[in-house]
Amino acid sequence: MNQKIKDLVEILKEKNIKPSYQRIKILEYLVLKKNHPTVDEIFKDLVKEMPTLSRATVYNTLDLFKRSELARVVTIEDNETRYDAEVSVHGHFKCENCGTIFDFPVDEKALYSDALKDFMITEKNVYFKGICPKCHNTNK
Amino acid sequence: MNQKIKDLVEILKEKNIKPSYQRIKILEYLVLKKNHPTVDEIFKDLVKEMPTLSRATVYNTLDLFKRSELARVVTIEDNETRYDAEVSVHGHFKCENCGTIFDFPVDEKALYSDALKDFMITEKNVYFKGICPKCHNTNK
DNA sequence: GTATCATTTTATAATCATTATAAATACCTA
DNA sequence: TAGGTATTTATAATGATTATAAAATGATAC
Repeated sequence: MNQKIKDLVEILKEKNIKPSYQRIKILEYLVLKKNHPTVDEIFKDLVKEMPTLSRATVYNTLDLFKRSELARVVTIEDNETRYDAEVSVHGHFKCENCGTIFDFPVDEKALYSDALKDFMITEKNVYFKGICPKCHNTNK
Repeated sequence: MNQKIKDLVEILKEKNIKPSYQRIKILEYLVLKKNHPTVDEIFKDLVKEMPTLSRATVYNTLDLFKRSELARVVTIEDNETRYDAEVSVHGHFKCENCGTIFDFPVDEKALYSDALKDFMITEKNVYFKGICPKCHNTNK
C-alpha cells in the first residue's frame, strides 16, 4: 500500500506534476479501477473519502493527466467523457445493454493506410459497440 | 436537380420515413456535403433557406436517420456530435489545427480480434487525430 | 370539400456535462 | 514566519442536447 502510493508519486514526479493528495488519489483511482470511468464516476467515488473534493479539481486533474500522457480520453458516447490510465493503442468495446467497456487488442500495423502517409498522427482510437456475451445470453 | 430530389425521396421511403420537406433537405445536406457536419453547422446552413427551421427538428431528424441507418454518428470530440451519410466502415482523421475531417479506408478484417469472438458487434469506429499535410507544411 | 385524427415541426424551457472565475487553502522558499 | 506561487474549492456561466406542449401539416373518412 505504501509502496503503491510511493509509485504513484514517482509517476507524477516523472511528469513534473506536483503530487498533491487529490492528484495521487485520482491517479490511483484510474490505475486501480480499469473500467474507464466517467468524470462523474470518479468524482462520486472519491468524494466519499474526500468530502471537500470539487468536480473542478477532477476535471482539471484529468486534463492535466491527458496533457502529460498519463491518461487518455475514451470518447465513445458524445455525452460522457471517460478516462483510461492505459495509454497504449488498444480498442474499446461498449456493450449497449449493460454499458460495460471491454478492452481488446488492436494490431496497429493493420490500421495503417496509404491515404494517411503525409499525415502526422498523434492519436489512434478504435471503438466498437454491440452486445457483450453475458447480455447476449441473458436476453436470449 | 429534380431527379436528385426524387432520389432522396426514394431513399426516405425505402426506410419508411415520410419525406417531409425538412427531412429531404437535411438528407440532401448530408449527402451533398461530405464534410461530417456538426448539428449546429447543419442547422445554421439550412436555416438560411428555411427560416422557420428549428434546432429540435434537426436533432430529431438526425436521430431518426441514425436509427434507420441512413446516417451514422461521428464521435471524435466529446463536445460536438457529427453526422455522416456514408454508413460503411471507414476511418476518420481530424486535423487538430484546422479541424478538417478526412476519410480513410479501413481494412475491416484487420480489425478482427479473437477477444471479441463471442461479442455481437453492431458498430465499428476508427478515428485518428493529428496534423494534416496542409497544416503541417504551413506551420513548418 | 370538410371534419377528424395522427404525424411532424416549432418554440421554449429544462437538463446536464463542462468550463470559467474568483476566493480560499496549501505549499515552497527566503 | 512572511510572502509569493500553485492548487483546490465553490459557484456561476456556457453550450449542446433533450423534453414539452402548442401549432402546423398531412392523410383519411365521410
